[in-house]
Amino acid sequence: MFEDGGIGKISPSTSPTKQISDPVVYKLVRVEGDGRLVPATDDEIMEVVDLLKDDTNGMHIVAESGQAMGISIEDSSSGKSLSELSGFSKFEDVYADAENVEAPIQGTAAPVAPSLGIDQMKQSVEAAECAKSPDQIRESESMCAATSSLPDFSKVKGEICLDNLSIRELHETFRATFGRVTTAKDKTWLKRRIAMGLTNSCDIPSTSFVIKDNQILKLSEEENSNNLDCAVAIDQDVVAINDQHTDSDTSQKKQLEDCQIISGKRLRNCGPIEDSQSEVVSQEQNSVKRLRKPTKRYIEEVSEVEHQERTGRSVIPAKSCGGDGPKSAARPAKNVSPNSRTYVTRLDSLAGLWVPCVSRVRRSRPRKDIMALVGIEFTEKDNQCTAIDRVEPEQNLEVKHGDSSDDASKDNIVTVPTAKGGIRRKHHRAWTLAEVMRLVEGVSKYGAGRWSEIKRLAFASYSYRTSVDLKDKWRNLLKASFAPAPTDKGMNPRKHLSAPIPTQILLRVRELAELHAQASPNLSTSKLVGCGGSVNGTRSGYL
DNA sequence: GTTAGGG
DNA sequence: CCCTAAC
Repeated sequence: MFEDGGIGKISPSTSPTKQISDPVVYKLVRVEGDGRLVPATDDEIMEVVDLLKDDTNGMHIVAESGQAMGISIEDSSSGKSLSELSGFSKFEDVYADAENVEAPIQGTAAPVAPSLGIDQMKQSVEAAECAKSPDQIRESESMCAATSSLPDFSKVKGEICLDNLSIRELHETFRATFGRVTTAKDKTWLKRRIAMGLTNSCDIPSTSFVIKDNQILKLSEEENSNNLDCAVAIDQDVVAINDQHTDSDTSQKKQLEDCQIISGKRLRNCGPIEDSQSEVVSQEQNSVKRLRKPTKRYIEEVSEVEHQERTGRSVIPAKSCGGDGPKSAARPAKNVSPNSRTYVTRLDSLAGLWVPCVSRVRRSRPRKDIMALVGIEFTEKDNQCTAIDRVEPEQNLEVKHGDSSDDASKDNIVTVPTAKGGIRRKHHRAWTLAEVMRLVEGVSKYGAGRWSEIKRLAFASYSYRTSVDLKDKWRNLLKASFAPAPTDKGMNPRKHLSAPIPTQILLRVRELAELHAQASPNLSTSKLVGCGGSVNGTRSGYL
C-alpha cells in the first residue's frame, strides 16, 4: 500500500530497535517517550501514508493516538526539498501540539522530548542534509533553526500586543515562545498559540488582548467567559470550523483578508489558505477536546445506507446467477405476498425491487426474550434470564418497529401460544410456486442436503429464506410428493389458502429424492418412507 | 456455521 | 416456522 503512496519505505537493513547512529536516514521516525528517535514501524508508516495521501482525512487519527508522530525526511533521490514534501509542516505542528498543548493540561511545562532527543533529531536531520544541494540545505536550516540558533527571547518580554505584529513577527514570537519555528500563516492561530504558550493556559479570550508577565490583559471588556470551561469555547470554535468547511466557496484571498481584518476575533479558520494549516487548527482543537462522535441518528442513517448497499448487492448478483437470475429479478412484489397477505415491503432504490422488510431483522428470537418482553412470569426453573437478557428484546423490538413502521406485525409476524402458556412470535411467509420451483432446481443442481449452497446460489435474492427454511420445505415437499395425490373432495376449504403444488413439481421432487436415495441410501428416504404411511411411489432406488 | 430432525 | 442436538 505504501509502495505507491509517494513516500519511500524505510531502509530494509534497519532493525526497529536500532538507534539512528549512521548516515542511513530513516524516512519515517517516531519519537519515543524518552525522546529517542526510532524508525517507524510498518503500521505507523501506513498511518502516515494515509495522512499524506488525503490531507482532509486522518488528522484526527494522529490527534487521538497522540503518540506516534511521523517526521518525514526526504532524501536527495527525489529531489524534493523538505518544505515541498506535503505534510511536513503539518507533522511539525502536530508534534508541537502534542508537546505544547499537553503541557498545560498535565500541569507541567516540561517538553515531552528532552534535549537528548532534540540533539538526536538534529543529528539525523544533518545527516539527511549531507546529500542535499545547497539551496535545500538552506531550506532545511530554516526548518530546524530552533535547534541550531537561539531565538530572540526579547520578543516575549514585557507587554505584548499580538494584534500589532506581522506574520513574521508572530513567527519570531512563536519561536521565542516554543523554541521552534512554525510555518503557520494564520495570524489568529499564531496569536492564540503564542498566548497559550506564554500564559500556559488555554483560556484565551476571543477579543483583543495584551500579554504582560504571562498574564492576559483584556483590552475590550466583553470577556465574560473567564470562568467558563475552556472546552466550551473551543467547542464553539469547532462548530465554526466545521461550518466554514462546508461553504468554503469564497476565495481564499478574501478569507485571508477577513482573517487579518478581524484580528481580534477568534475567526480562526481562514479557509484553505493552506490545507495543512486549517487542518492544524482543527487538530489543535482535537487535542484539547475531541470532536463529538456521530450522533445516534447519524449512525442510523449510515447503517441505513449500508443496508441499502447490502440489499443491492444481494439482489444484483442474482441476475448473474445462472439462468434463473432474471426470473427472480423480475418477480413482482405480488408474488412475495400471495393469498392477500400483506407484507411490509419497501422499494429498493438500487434494484427497483420490493424487498420485504422482515429481511432486515433477525429472524428468530429466543423464546425467553419474548416472554420477558410480553411480561410473562417465569417459573424459577426456566428463569435463566439475566438483566442483559431482559434488555435485549427491547432493543430487538425497537429495531423492528423502526423498520416495519406500520402494520408489519399484523401478518408476517403472528403470535403463537406456547405450551407453557407463553406467547412466541412466529413468522410466516407462504412458499410461492416460484420459490418451490427454485428449490427443486437447486436440489437438482447441488443436491439435497447442501442447503447453504442452495441458499447462497439459488436463493440469494430471497433473504427471508434461510437454509433451514429450504431444508424444511424440502422435507415437506418430500412428504407431499410421496403422499397420495390430493383429492379436492374431502379437503378442508381452509387449507386451500395455499395453492396446491403442481403434480409435475411433485414428480420432480420424487425423482430427485430417489436419486438422492441412491446416492446415500441410509439417509432421509428410508425414514421418510417409514413414516410416510401409504406410499404409492416407486421405490426402485431403495430396492 | 451447517445440517438433521423433532416439535 | 422454531428449536436444538450433532457435526
